[in-house]
Amino acid sequence: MDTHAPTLDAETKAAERPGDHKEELRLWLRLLTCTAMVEGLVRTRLRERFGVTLPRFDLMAQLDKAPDGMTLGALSRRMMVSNGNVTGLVERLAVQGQVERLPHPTDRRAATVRLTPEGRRSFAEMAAAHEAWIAEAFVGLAPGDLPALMGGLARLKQSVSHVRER
Amino acid sequence: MDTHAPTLDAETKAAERPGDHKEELRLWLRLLTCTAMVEGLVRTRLRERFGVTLPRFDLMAQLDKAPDGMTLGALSRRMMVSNGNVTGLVERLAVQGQVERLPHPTDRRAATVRLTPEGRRSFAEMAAAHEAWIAEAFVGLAPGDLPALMGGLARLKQSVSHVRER
DNA sequence: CCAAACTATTTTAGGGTTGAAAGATCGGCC
DNA sequence: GGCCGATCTTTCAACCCTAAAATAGTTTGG
Repeated sequence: MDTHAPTLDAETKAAERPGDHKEELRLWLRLLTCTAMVEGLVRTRLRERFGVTLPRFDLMAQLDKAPDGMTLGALSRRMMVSNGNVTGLVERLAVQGQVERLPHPTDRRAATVRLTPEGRRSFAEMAAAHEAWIAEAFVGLAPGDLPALMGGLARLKQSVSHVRER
Repeated sequence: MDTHAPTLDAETKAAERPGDHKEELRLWLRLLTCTAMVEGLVRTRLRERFGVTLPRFDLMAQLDKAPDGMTLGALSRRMMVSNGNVTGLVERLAVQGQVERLPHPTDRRAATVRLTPEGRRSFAEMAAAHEAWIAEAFVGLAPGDLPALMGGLARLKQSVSHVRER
């Protein structure tokens, strides 16, 4: 770009410089920043107002969608965390009486875990507040942003999953 | 809102049902999923190919942008993690010879930390691979997605920051 | 000058998280 | 029946992370 006259248009495509992916990198960093900010907000408020940690809330959110409970392995996969992590989380939540472990009806290796009535009640309360916090955090989006982000992120999710499964 | 005939257009705005913010919630969950997937990919590859953890890579990335080094406090703010966290990360990276701590020239409370030549060299290697991984993960985006996501996330970042600073 | 307020860092206690290895069970196949 | 590979869970060591308290140094207003 020094030897010949540089093109003056503000073309942002990187196709001309193979191996340059600064734009993708910038997008990734921005994605990371947004997630960290929202996550920090939610983590702080969950602790201050409900005395609960974000991972425990996340686990309860999964169980809330499965009234009959689910196995530890299923929890692990849906939360995208390791098996051992789930073991510990369930243990601590069980001590607090928020969840209970039951022997799996047919598979003696597995255990199903589900919310206790108390767990269901307290999750409902937290979930309502959580939804309001997210709405508050997202209130500054432009009108078309929500569907646009949904679409772009759907394609990103798809794209990343193709890489991971190789 | 319920008493008169409902509008039949597929308006997705939630303004009609006050208190309903399911769409924002869905967007947040999708954002979280995308971030977790990419982060997992990067974490795994950094470990497998370079034997380094993601937090250490992140810290080195910050230092790489500051040739003269920066204070622990500045690192903590830019990485959006706690002070104590940075103390430990720097300690471990220093043991490996990737970073070095120097007394701050004017403020005896503070310490500046910077990459060693070895740290700079190994970061450069990792950063090149990292950029390629991100490009690979983002390759399935549609043509207009990149700028659209950049814009939407910029507004989201702005929006969240207004909430947090209250 | 100096005390109070503030800033930079470390320490501590309590979780959260991973990857790998080990134990237990299941299921199919011979 | 009995073996073998796959699956479910736990355990373990090492690391990451936070919030809060403690330590040390700086700044500011009187």
